[in-house]
Amino acid sequence: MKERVTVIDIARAAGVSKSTVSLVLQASPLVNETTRAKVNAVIRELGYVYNRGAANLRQSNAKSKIIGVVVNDLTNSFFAELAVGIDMVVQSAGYVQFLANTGESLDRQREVIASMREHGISGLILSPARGTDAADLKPLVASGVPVVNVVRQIVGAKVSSLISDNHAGAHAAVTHLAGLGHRRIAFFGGFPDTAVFSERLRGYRDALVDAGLEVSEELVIGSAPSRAGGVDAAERALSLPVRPTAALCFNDAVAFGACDGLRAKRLEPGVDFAVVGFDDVIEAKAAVPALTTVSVDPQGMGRRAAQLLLKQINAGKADAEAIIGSVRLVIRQSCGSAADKRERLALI
Amino acid sequence: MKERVTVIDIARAAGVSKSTVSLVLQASPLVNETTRAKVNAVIRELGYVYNRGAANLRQSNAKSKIIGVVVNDLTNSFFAELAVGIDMVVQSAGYVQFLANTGESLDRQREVIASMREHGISGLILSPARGTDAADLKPLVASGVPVVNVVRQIVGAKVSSLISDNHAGAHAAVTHLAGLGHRRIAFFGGFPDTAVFSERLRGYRDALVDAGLEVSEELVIGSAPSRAGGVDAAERALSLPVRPTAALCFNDAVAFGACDGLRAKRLEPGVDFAVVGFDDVIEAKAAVPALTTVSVDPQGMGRRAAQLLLKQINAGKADAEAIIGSVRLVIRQSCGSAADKRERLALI
DNA sequence: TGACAAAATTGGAACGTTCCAATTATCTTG
DNA sequence: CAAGATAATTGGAACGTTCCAATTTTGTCA
Repeated sequence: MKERVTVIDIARAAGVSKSTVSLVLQASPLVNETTRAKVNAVIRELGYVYNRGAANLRQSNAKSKIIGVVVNDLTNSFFAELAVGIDMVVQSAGYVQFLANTGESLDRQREVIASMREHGISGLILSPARGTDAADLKPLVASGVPVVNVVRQIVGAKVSSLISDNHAGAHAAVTHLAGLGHRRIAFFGGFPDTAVFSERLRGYRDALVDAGLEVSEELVIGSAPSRAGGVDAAERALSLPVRPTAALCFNDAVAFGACDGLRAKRLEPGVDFAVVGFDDVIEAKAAVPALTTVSVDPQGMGRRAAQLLLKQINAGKADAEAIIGSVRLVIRQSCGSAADKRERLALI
Repeated sequence: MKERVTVIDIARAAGVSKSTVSLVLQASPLVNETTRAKVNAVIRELGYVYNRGAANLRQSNAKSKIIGVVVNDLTNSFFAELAVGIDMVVQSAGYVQFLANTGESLDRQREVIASMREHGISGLILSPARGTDAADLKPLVASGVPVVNVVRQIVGAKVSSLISDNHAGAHAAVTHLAGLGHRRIAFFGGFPDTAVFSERLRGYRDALVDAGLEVSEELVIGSAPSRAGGVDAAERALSLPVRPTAALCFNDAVAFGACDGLRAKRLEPGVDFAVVGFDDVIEAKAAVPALTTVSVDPQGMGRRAAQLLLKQINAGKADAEAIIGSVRLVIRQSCGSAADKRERLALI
């Protein structure tokens, strides 16, 4: 119903030409201070709203200042924090974030990416849904839009990626557990058809071998990568003929669930059973017992991904760059650390 | 670097006019089936990407098919789920979501809303940052953009709102606890300067009065509305001269933290101390003990908010509508329900 | 088959901005 | 103060689409 206020209206009211108004809008040094002040005053007075659509229709080269972010499960706080990290750097670079959730649906992912393309995003950060194929990104990269792939590897895609070092993280965690004297160490949770799962599992197995421990298939207990899945995995582990005494969990959600499951069977996590998570979500530190976990710092990862993307946007050229995010084991209470053990022994 | 493919290129290649191509794009019934097929084939062949910017420059009336969603803390899974709920209905209506996080910063909120305005959103769903004033929304609503305010009330703003019935929820929870025989019931967590806090607190107090219990200031233990805050509140509560035996928590995150804090002091939530949450986030059901909580169904709330917004967008007119979302107490294990009590007595 | 209706197609103007080349105003300086 | 240099401003074209009115094609029926 309201008439749109345009640069022309501003120009008329300020007694200048639309070109001058345009220059003021882009903070050009070409315009006289007095004029700039007057124009800005009128802009405020008339309640002018800049029309980015029209603007980047004209400047087909410099794109739209929108960054697309597509994640596969916003409900998982890992991704929420990732998004927050991205948002931080993207915002301060004057871009705006376009966040969509696919919920692991490939169809939804296709729709969402297509829609973002229509809106002329200047770059995309994607945490792909399970089963995403390199071909799904083909048209996007072909049209020269920089893409940064995070969290899950997409084989064969010619885009930059930022994947955390899942193998090293799992290896470090299991080595630590072995060092604490555990002999039967389980792996809890995760869907077997993702690259993340197989890399963490590979790290787990390699560490067992390196520590001279037996690798047993029955100790690999898959489940949904959620809290409920963790409860389930713990229950199944405890009903095994020979129980494990420790577990590396696919992620922190599974680890929390595992703690719940242990308690349901009257076992205290960190005392009767060692639990190690993966991700280091924000609650890991505050939980009781505080969760020992492989820290991938989701916010930091988001920030790095965003920086990588911005670098590519500014460079103009998009040579794919594969970064392996380093990872570190944060030792807290849930694994019954050496220090804790000594303490408990002293109490006897 | 890549040349953009436009309707004109399509028209030329298909041997029709650009107008016809445009009609095909909008699935108009005016165009002959044969022509439509040919044009569609060429579109696919040339890898054409629709330029929404140009499109809604022309059709200044029918807006841009973007819905803006602004939340104050994406890290809180309540809001992540809210966003997922919104996304569901928004997507299926052919809109695309534009999600931004303010992290409780008013400046960030202003920036984000301004940016969305420039991009020509056709509607906004806002969970306002603390301290948001009605004036902050003034220009937006003045320009005729429908706004739905969720979760937190903004006094004086002439926009539709969808707020859950915090008073009734808190009242029901406390009444339930009183019915289980608790006499000293605490209130854990939350910042005192939000409307949500004061409404839940009011519900808590009214229920105490209705149950003939004493209202004591020392039992209201504020803290950050996070898991860490819950740990903190529980610790403080347990160091009181006369301990409470139950607590209504500001939200589920606080409730989980409270459980952690209780365990740290060797008290078992649901057995030695009753804990009730608020929100019913997805993990509440899976936790051990399963959390008794006031369900506000964040996804459902998101869906309702989105429907309300779409209704307003379609109607064209924006008469503000205030909806109070109903709420129900979901009784699980963390409050040591009557059923559980009987069971435990039978075991003796 | 001629005449009229219905269906399908079309060229040009318009949306709000930026860019370019051109113009006008202002400043310097011998 | 003339004249060249610099600073500031400007009109018009262009971006890719949709809408409108007009035109062409096809179909119908006496």
